[in-house]
Amino acid sequence: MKRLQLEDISKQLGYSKTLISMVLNGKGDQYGISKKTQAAVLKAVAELDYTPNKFARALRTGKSFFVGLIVADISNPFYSTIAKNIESVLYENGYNLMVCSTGENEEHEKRLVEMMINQQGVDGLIVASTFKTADFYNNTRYTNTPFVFIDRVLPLFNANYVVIDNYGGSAEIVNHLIKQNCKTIACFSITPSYISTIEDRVNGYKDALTKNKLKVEDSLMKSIRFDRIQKDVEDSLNDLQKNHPSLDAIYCLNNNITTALLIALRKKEFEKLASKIKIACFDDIDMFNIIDRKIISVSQPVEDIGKNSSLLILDIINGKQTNKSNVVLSTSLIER
Amino acid sequence: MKRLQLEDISKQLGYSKTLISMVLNGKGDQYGISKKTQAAVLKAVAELDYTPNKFARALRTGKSFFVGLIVADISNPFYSTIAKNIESVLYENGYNLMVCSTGENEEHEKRLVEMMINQQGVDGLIVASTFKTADFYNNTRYTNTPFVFIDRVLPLFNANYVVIDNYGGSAEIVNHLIKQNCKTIACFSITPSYISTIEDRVNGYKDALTKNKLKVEDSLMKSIRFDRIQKDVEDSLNDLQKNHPSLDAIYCLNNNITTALLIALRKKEFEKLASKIKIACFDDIDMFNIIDRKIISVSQPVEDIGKNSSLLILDIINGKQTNKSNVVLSTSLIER
DNA sequence: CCAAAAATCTAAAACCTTTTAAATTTTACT
DNA sequence: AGTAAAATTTAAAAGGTTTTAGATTTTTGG
Repeated sequence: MKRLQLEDISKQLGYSKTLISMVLNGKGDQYGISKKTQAAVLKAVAELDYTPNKFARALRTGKSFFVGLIVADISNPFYSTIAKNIESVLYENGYNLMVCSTGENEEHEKRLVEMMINQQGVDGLIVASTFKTADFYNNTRYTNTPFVFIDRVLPLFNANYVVIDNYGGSAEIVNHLIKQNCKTIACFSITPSYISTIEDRVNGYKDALTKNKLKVEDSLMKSIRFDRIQKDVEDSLNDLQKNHPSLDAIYCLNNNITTALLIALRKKEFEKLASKIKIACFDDIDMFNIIDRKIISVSQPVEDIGKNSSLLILDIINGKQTNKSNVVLSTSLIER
Repeated sequence: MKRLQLEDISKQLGYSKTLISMVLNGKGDQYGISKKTQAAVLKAVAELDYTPNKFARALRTGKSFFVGLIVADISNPFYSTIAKNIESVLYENGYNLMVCSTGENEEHEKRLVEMMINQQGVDGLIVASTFKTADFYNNTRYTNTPFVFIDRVLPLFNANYVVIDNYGGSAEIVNHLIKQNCKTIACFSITPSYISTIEDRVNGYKDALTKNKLKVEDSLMKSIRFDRIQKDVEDSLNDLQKNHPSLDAIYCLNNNITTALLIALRKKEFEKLASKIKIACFDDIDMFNIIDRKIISVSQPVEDIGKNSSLLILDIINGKQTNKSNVVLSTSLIER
């Protein structure tokens, strides 16, 4: 069955393609098409179930009604929840979402950005960048493509951001631990740690200690390699057990580390340690409601990242937002 | 900066647009373009960093190089893992993925299918359908759009499927429970239960009992409403505690129910019950490795659903697969 | 060196919209 | 009724590729 096109409607109705196109694009009044004609056109189009060819339209207008989303890993619940919320906002506004994962690989991110803009012609791009610096985005020739960066901030790069208050949330949870009488609080961070979210959380931890007159000790700060999480966590525990008998809390900067920590603490060798420490985690996951151990956590407004960033990119695409916008969303502490 | 187009390359090189287009599409040999010329064209194009306008190409060829994926909820790890794997296969093959969620809403699914085909011009569609029957897909006018259905089977509908052996996996885990000397095994199912995956799991449960000469008792089969999981699980537990003192295992048909069950079992009122039953779950999630209780589970080859379905849809799109294909992936039992 | 065959290459049409510039019809006024 | 102005409507161009049908150039063989 051949697809209906403007010409078919035109013949059927006796109006020109031009007129029909105008009415369909809501420009009937603007071009002075009489109300009666407009109604007739809309009725016929609805009856015949005609929809304009997307490619012809995009070719002519240069607009694809697609927004790209680039994240490290779309199977990560954090990002897939963001994706879901972005998608639903876009859909309500007649746009569609195209998602790609970089696998935390800079080269891959580059290729994806170029591919999306060049070959797919997205109208805008939402990115949780893996880059350490903004060089690529500074030098890109796609300066007229709307960009919104989420989750991670690129240092010294003036752009549109929708991020979480990692520093504040981190400081808050550490403060809470201190109020609960914790004095020796270890911090399990992740390597590579140049990603802004991690940096900010580390700083929140340090500053909270300092403000509460506790010393920041390097030997309490453990860096866990992202591809050796379990091993590094256990090594760190061994070290802490030996050198910090007064240890009373471990603060993990993400949920993967926390998971590994929980697994490790079930081993016999850490039995004693396990019973005397509190565990805190930046990021709240469902599992914390099920396990026996009480985990203190910081919950991130994940949905809001999606909603805010998609609304922002639409505004930019439609020229409603011209200067750079910085949205910082607050976290909330979950005591258990 | 204006985008380069075929004409610019043509002028620059002194070859016609036709020739350049042919070479770029790998049809140089087919049309008898000399090797030397082909090399020159490719070199120039690479240097000038030209990429064809996607919309013009799509308009002319009718191919968008987009595949649509429709699932109930993209923020569900099960689906987002599938999405990730689909995406990476597609990307390797020059295609892109467009994802949408239906929220388990049939009307929404209809609209999304029509939108993707009609307005977005996807070349193929992968769907985990929410529909109870295949009526919509039987009557759709998009019969020439390649479709692959994943995860859920529509009854009596001859189509391309990539699904999991829900029946077999379910029977296997129940068999295992029986071998472990369980005699009174409750089954927590989910409502609405017309979704094929659930039906199949229920049947696997029943048949395993029967084959092992155990009676299938309705009072042991509890239906949990998907929007009241926690309450229904607890009500069911109360009922079982009262009427089935010999209860020694509970088999949950998905991980949400298991999670609710674990939460419930922490309550005082179920303390005794908790200590004497084994728990089994269809679907293996990370959490099971962390909690103290040993959960027996069936692990689904989630990645393979994504890989298989995307390879299949590419084959169909490219005419390499003409008759309907049914892929049934095996599960594996995880004893703990 | 010439005609025919083979090897290369290209002009123009087609894909289907949207938009510009202009044509046609209607209304208003003398 | 006749003209100017206003209200509607439309023809044609533009957007950038791929493909068809045909043109041009080169090679081959006598």
